[in-house]
Amino acid sequence: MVTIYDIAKKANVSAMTVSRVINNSGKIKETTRKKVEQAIKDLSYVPNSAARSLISNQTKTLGLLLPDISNPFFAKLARGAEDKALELGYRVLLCNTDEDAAKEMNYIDMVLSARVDGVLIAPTCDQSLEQIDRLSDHGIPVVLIDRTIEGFQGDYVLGDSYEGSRKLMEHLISLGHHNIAFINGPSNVSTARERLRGYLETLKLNALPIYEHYISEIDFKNVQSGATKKIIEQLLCLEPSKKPSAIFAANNFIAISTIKALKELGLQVPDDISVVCFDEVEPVVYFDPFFTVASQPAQEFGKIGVQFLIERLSGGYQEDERKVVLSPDILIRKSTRSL
Amino acid sequence: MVTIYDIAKKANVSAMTVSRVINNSGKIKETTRKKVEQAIKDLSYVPNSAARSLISNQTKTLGLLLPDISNPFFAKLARGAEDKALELGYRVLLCNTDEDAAKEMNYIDMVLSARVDGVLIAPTCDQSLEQIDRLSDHGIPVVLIDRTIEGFQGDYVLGDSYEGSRKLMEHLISLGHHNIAFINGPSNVSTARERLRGYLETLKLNALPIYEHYISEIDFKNVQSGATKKIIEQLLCLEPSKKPSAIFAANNFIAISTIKALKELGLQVPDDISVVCFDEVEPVVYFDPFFTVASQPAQEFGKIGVQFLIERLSGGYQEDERKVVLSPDILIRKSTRSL
DNA sequence: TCATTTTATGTTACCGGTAACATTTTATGA
DNA sequence: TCATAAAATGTTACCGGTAACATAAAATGA
Repeated sequence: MVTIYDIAKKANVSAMTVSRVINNSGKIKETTRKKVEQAIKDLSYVPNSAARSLISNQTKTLGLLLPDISNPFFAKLARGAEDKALELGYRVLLCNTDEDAAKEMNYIDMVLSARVDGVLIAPTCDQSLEQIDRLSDHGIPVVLIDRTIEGFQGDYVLGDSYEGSRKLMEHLISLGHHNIAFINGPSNVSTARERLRGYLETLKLNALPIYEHYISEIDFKNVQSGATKKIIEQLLCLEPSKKPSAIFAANNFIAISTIKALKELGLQVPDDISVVCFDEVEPVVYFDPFFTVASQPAQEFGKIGVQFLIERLSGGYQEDERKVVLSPDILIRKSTRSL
Repeated sequence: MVTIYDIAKKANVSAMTVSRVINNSGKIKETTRKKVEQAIKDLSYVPNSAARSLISNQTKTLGLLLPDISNPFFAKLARGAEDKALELGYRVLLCNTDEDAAKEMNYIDMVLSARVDGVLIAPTCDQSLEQIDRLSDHGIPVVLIDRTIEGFQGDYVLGDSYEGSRKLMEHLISLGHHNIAFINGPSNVSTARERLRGYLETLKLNALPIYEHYISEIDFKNVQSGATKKIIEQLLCLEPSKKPSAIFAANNFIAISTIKALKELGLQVPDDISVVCFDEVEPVVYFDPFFTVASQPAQEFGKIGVQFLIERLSGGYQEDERKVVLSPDILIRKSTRSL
């Protein structure tokens, strides 16, 4: 591999002069600069980031930890993050945690070892705090995206799950639905708690009863293995007057598996049952907007997250924590109908 | 930041001994190992990859260059790649080229500077060869995914675009469609050429005429800006007997914009016109399989690609180039109908 | 018991850059 | 013309690890 010394030799100058040319620092005679630049071109030299990192103590690299890049919501988020990182001269290391705390822990080790300058993370659960603290202990700034954690100190960018939940519920109630089941994500994730809060509060505000058996929890892996069907079956077993006329799915993946299960059980959406959820179901939405959703600006999460992160790590922002909570858009489409 | 010297001092040994404990190399007395491990834990030391890279001349990092992570096809591919990389102890740097040769070039500089051990790339076009050669010149192995390039020397993993195209066309023809329009991607991408070849050949084999005005090209950016509509409008302007009864969209994004345009023009799929395409339209397919597609194993592309790449860079495989061409699955669903 | 292995640990130099300081060259002005 | 400032370039040491070699400590055996 070509080093700065090879260039120096070829251009008949010292390595330091080459370094100055590359970094445009110090005073360099025009003829020398030309010579050096020619040598760089001739030998197609590219500086070694590792060597630079060792001195500068920064890698110009960010860690991006999210559950699963093949979930369009997180893919959009990642895209926003990568775009902003590129714009600001940073690289992105991609990590899929699969909502798995153990995987997450290993990735934290990895990014620590990689000496990333900062970490953008959608934590798997509240227990992630311990791992995040390890990052902070090492002086690595962390920005949370999509989810927060109780006791976390620092910036975050999330959607307003409570508000979205409130509005989706109000929409269903306004359509005449009183028996609304709620299939939530794991309650050790902040979004799930907030969505539940919105669900319960809206029922209360509308003087509607809360049925415990309407509320269920399902995690990422069980959604993937099709366990949603069991939950739906149980809901459909209820006595006719208690049978839900609508289902509030806490996210797009749950919604998809819900629709699939309903279909397998011979039920049509929205004719037999209405369904709402969080997050767009991309890219269908572009040609056949079907789901009534609380749409979140995923790409913005990523962009703002990286912006905050880099402001922190470059010392450009030292003030209080910035907690950004973006409102979701409620998009009423074809998965809900009036009773 | 805690270094190996801090550990050495704390444990009252030399830095070398600490290094040996960490890497499990050489002979270490059990009591010494314990002491060192305790110190590592106490100071929560994590080795600095940059320093290691400098000596070992490897970064355990791969570059992943693809058009756009928010395209579910590439997201799946990325997921497969990242999974395999993790399994084999490698990290992944994510790069979105947006089918833009200039962006691609900058990323090549970036991965060169980052001294990645290898690069997995879905090149933007045939002209990418020059950039890829720069990587090879620096001794960095490259594996192509999804697309190949004329004159490229090395491994690749792609789908069989020709075969998929042949089968989609045969399907349409078997349904009685003779007037089939083809909206292709840019012809400087190998997949587009192969799909066109399949299109033309199938018509020929079935003794059907080839109409030049049935064939059009559209690039990524124009698809996003909605330019598909103009193409569709022109197709619908043709005299009744020449009006296409089916459209072959070269990829899922083109298919989506096609359906959208058709809808805006008041046409129903498949009642008024049939549509087929390459690649699944995720995640709709899980609950409402609509598109008749040539489905490609994107995740496998990523996995095999990384596997090949790491075999190359670790010197485990030195034989001839491996050209893997995976057959697509033809899945007949609801976007096509018999005439 | 003491030379000889074997085992355990330490020293030095280097990977490829750059900060800090040193030195040489050129320009400036009295 | 020559002291002096300014400009251009060079030297040295270090960032945090580890390979290669050196040495000390413990184990072995005749």
